Amino acid sequence: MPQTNTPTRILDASEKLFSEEGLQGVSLRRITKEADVNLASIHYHFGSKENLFRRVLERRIEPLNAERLELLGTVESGGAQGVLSLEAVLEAFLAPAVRLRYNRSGTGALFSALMGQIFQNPDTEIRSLATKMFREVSLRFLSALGRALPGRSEEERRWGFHLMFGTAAFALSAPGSLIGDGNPLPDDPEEALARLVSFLAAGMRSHGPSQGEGA
Amino acid sequence: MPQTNTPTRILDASEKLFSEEGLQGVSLRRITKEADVNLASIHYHFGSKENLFRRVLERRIEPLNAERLELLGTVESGGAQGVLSLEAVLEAFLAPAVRLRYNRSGTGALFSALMGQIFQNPDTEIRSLATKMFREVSLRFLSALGRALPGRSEEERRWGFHLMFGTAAFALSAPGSLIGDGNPLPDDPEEALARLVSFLAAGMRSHGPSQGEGA
DNA sequence: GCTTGAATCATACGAACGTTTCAATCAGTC
DNA sequence: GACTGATTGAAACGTTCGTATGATTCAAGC
Repeated sequence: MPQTNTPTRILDASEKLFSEEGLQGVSLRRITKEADVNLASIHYHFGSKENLFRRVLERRIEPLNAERLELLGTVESGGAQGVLSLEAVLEAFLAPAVRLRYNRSGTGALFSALMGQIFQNPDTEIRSLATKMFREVSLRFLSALGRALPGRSEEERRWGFHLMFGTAAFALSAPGSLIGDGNPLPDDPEEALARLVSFLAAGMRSHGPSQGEGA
Repeated sequence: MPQTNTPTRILDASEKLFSEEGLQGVSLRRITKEADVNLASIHYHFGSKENLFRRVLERRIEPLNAERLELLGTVESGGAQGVLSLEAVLEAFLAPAVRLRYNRSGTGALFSALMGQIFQNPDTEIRSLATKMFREVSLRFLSALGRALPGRSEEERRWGFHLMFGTAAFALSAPGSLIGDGNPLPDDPEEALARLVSFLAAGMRSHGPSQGEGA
């Protein structure tokens, strides 16, 4: 008797293999082998490979979104007279992802690597599958950024949010760095979070072309 | 009669399709169709799919590396008493990539998207293929960063370089953003460059956990 | 104008793919 | 303990993959 039921075993194996071997690089047969289930059971429980993939994402993203909104809510409710701390807003967005990335079971690292792949995937369908799941939360944080960085144009805030998301996705994803081996992520999640927040807050405060000491 | 020779047509079609449809998602048959060449000519000219991919990368990366080193050379030779401008070092690294990204032919945008995919690819072979091509230049810039950000530990400089590379790779790659459609990259390459330099310089100057106004 | 080597062609190979089918098994109910 | 619906099993479907093969075409040298 297996320790968990078939759909869960399929989801676990899929998350692991999609993450480790790429979205297009994994066959259903490989998944069934890893999960120790029959080939037909994937179609029985999930209907298709695409739908299986969607469920793999939803399982992690929905709790992530809920946690982000909850943290943002406390930040917003504590904000004096409409002004929010940029660091607090960034931390509300990043902390759940960072802590997931470092979770004990290792599933967070797998999922983070998967996210990195998804947002660089050329397939519009795959990207929009994921972006849809993040849309509502993204819009809420974008508007919170308006209260944390008053005076910026909508376009500047979008660019800042875009860079923030991309930088975090890159930093938290598994692949190694250009120099040496492995990802230079700190061992401690709270230090990683603090570094990311400080890096990104400084970047977002920098005022584009017209600032800096020039080259 | 085709306007270019067979190997070049294969390289052009491969760059386009690898970029638009993913590294694993493109078949040699699809490439031969796009390039209007015979299936066997790929193995005749390139030996294997993997070697074809390597040549696609080399064709763009080698000029990119040369340009970066040349720019860094002028920055270093102008540096007074061993101290370098952080913005100047960052610009030497980023400018060639940004200008390539915006090149008239559109090949730069394809290549940038390809780079984004590669560094999030779970296949260690594929990543190391690319990182090897960047290794020498990365080490040179890492040491230049030491002269632009004196007092930082080796580990902090690596982390900064890592984030810089990832942020730029994400910003310059093609895929759309989480909000709205399309990449919020500015239309003007020089503005994109200035924004990236200012964002990243500010981020790299921020001093990790111990700084910032806290959350 | 025949020879030669590079280049291109149509075709075939075995393997692996996502999906489908239908029989076998299982748990729960009367 | 037969019935029933949910689940699992083994096998096969047609398609596509990277690669290999051997004939054919072509330009250049003599």
